[in-house]
Amino acid sequence: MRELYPDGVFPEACPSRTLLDHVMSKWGVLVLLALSEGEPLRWSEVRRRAQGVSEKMLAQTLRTLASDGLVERHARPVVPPHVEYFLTPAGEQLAGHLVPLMQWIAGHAGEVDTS
Amino acid sequence: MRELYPDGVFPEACPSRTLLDHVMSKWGVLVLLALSEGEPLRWSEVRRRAQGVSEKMLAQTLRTLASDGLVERHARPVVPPHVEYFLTPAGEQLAGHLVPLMQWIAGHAGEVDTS
DNA sequence: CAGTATCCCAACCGATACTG
DNA sequence: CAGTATCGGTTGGGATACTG
Repeated sequence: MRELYPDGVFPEACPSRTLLDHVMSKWGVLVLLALSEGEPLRWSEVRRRAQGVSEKMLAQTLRTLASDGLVERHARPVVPPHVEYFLTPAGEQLAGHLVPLMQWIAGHAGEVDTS
Repeated sequence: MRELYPDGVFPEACPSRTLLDHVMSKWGVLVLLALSEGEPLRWSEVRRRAQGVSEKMLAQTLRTLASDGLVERHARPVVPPHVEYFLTPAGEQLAGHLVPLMQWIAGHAGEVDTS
């Protein structure tokens, strides 16, 4: 992993920093995780799974992840509207790394020693 | 990975959410990554590697990660002060998951289609 | 060297109301 | 249903100055 540190880590103002911030953001991880099972989810279903997210932040997060090429939006022009979100191939690759990490965190929370 | 979604993801106000936020925070990931090579690093060295971090945020991040049991601080009582930080076994486990993720992100930044 | 203390601004973000 | 618009407060976080 030395390759990651030429002289620092993720140099400032580098595109990787931006992507890192999007993916690692409070709601970004939860949305990616929610979609990590492969099945497309509707807006309301994503919202239900990312417990606590506001409409505003959900919209913003989905737009950001979509423009990063990780999530895709598909709207069926019916009324009432039916919109689905799912991971792109890139998003699935990312989720492949993200899910084990989240599982570790879920498993180790509460075991912290607050010394 | 179904186990992660009993009815939602990382239920609100759950300890796992807190740990998640600490680990995934802007500077948390960079500090963990900086320490992921195993060798203890001095304050100034951590700061150099997590390019762009302010003294305030570095102190806060290190304290948080330490109280989460992921990072340990060791101060040698000499003058001038010599302090080292390194990952705990738990921190190393976590880094084992984090590093591949960061490598993927570093590798895929810039390939985004900003449609 | 390795921090702490203080000030202060900006952005994040939640709440609410409204719309196609 | 699936959003957008607007407002306002809380807090993240930078700059600077100071200390053991």
